[in-house]
Amino acid sequence: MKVTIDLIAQKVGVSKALVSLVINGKAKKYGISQLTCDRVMAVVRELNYKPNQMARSLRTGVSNTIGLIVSDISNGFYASMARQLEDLAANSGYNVVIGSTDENINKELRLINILRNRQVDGIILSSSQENSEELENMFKAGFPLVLIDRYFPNAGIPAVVAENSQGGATLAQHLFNQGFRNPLVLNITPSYISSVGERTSGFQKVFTDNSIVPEVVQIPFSDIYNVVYEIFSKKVKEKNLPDCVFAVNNNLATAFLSVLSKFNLAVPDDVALVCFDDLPYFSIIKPSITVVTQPLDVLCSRTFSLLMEQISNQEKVEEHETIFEPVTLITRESSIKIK
Amino acid sequence: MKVTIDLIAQKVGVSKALVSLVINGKAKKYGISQLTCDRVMAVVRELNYKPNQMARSLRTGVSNTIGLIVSDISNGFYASMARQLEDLAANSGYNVVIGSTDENINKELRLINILRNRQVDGIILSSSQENSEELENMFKAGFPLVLIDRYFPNAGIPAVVAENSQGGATLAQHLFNQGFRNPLVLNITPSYISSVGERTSGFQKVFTDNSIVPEVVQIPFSDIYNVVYEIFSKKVKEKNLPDCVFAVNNNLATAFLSVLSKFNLAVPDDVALVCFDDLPYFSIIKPSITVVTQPLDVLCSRTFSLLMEQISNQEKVEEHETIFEPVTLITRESSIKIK
DNA sequence: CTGAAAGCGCTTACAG
DNA sequence: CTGAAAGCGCTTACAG
Repeated sequence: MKVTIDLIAQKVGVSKALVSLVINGKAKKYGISQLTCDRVMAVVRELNYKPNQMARSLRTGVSNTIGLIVSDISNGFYASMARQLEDLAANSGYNVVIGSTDENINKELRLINILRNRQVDGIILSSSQENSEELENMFKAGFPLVLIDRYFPNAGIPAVVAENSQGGATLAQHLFNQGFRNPLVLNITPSYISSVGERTSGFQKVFTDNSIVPEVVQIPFSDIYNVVYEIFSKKVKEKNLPDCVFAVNNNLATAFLSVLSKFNLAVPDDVALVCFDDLPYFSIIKPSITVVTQPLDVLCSRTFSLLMEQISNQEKVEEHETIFEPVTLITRESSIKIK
Repeated sequence: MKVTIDLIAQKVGVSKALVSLVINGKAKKYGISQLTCDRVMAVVRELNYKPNQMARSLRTGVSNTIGLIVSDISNGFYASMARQLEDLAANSGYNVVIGSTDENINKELRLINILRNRQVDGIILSSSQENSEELENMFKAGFPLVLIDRYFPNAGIPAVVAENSQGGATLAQHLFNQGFRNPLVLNITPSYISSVGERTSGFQKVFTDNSIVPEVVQIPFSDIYNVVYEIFSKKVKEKNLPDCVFAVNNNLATAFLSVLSKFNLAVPDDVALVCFDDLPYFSIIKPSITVVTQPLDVLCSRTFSLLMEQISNQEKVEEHETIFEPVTLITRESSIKIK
């Protein structure tokens, strides 16, 4: 019933080694006659033979599969990332298996282990680790690994990230220029994550350089809406509203807008808003939302190239510097000061 | 360097069969002494041994991996689906590898082939096929397969979908009750896809039963915004606007809102809007958007159960009826008629 | 209680 | 030009 290379060989009346050679396009190299090739391929087609990749992988030590581990694949940003990486991978004959960590360090470590046991050829990781030790060991031991979106300074692990700090600073400068003086930063927990951490610190620096210390609140990854609600509930009661808000990611901005409408507060009149990363609806709604965007396509293609490099050059594992990709400010209505 | 079962066996001084038994928790069953177990496990931990899943799979014929194939994993609906299925799979010890088809029939067939060659234990598929023949053959040949979101009537392939027709009808009835009489349906191409097809026909029926024939326009999957723009550009010029629009999915609704704002038209005053599937921002914006939602968690858990059933009962492949899950109307501001 | 052997389906030197 | 053999790292009857 099952059609294997043995069956093909038997039907054609040759050895399975020969069949393997023909199937893998090595006929020329081994000087196999065209006639033999044709006879083999005829039967291959007739029986619709497809080599068992598992067996092939076991033998060759290459699975043509890569792993993608992010905090949450249902998050639009990571979903788009997954799609782009999937396409890049497909073009190179790779499949991608995904995993979500929910920013949980142990879940991440477990996922890495599982994927390695499954013999993925490499991993693209948006890490939630605080400490990069385990990852460094992995990388130094020669396992192909590229970090995306989040990196570890001086860890020597190849990483491709946006200029998050610059992005935060750009947004801060924009708000400052507009005349806002009482900013609130909605940051995400855990705060050691490089991307959001740098967005926040880049933002803070611009204001502190102007003698203003922005308030920063930490919002747990898992309960964004409720915590933002609590915060504003308190601020409304105390009549202590900021004049502008920096949401370090999409989810935070969406939650903020939702909370604000609950309190019948308007953007930007009551509180202005800027956000990191664009979303389709940000340009549709009134007011449209000012954002800084990162070039996801560039991030993904750079990342994938770095991974492929490692996979094909198993021998020389080099230290890598982190690659920073520039971001872009898109000024919209949500951050324009009413005169 | 590489730590295999052979190395463990050697270090402990037993056979690799014994190590395998211990590792797979069959020590009791084979009456292996506790002492031996402890000695084995000690070395396993010491060397951080992880069984090579590829080898295990080749031997057992089970990969503990499932495939998920959808039109586009970056689409929020499918991204959420992927996440829920990932979690369900993880709980049962499965990994999921993803693939996007872009509604391309050949891409879908190719992906199925690739995943099967990789020995996935089963596939969850949101199909773009017009004809179910290939899929039926696969399923009847005993390959575990469950359709999600889209099904083929009378194909006998297990499928879990929303009550799309009912959803379209609910939305139509709501609009009719509000007094709208000139509806436009924004449908997606290819139109043979069951989900959007049934949403449209369910919608149409309610109006035609009331002697109104809704206009239906087909929007190609790949170029939603531009085509919607063209359509409304023409309608505005001809002063031939509908009084309400039914967007059969999220992307269409977002594109519609975007186009409308370009023409300075307001919802619902100029044109009302209802949409299939909710999005976080739909409840935030002014006006908020009326939708019908499907219970994605139920869809996913039902689907996953059906797949597991097939995987564990390889022998008896039964015909299956399609499971329809009820939908819910959420009335918001975008469909309320101004008196 | 434990070990030797076969075999999952491939690929790759090696020999002729 | 082609075949026999070894082996990738496991698991599972089978034998003792």
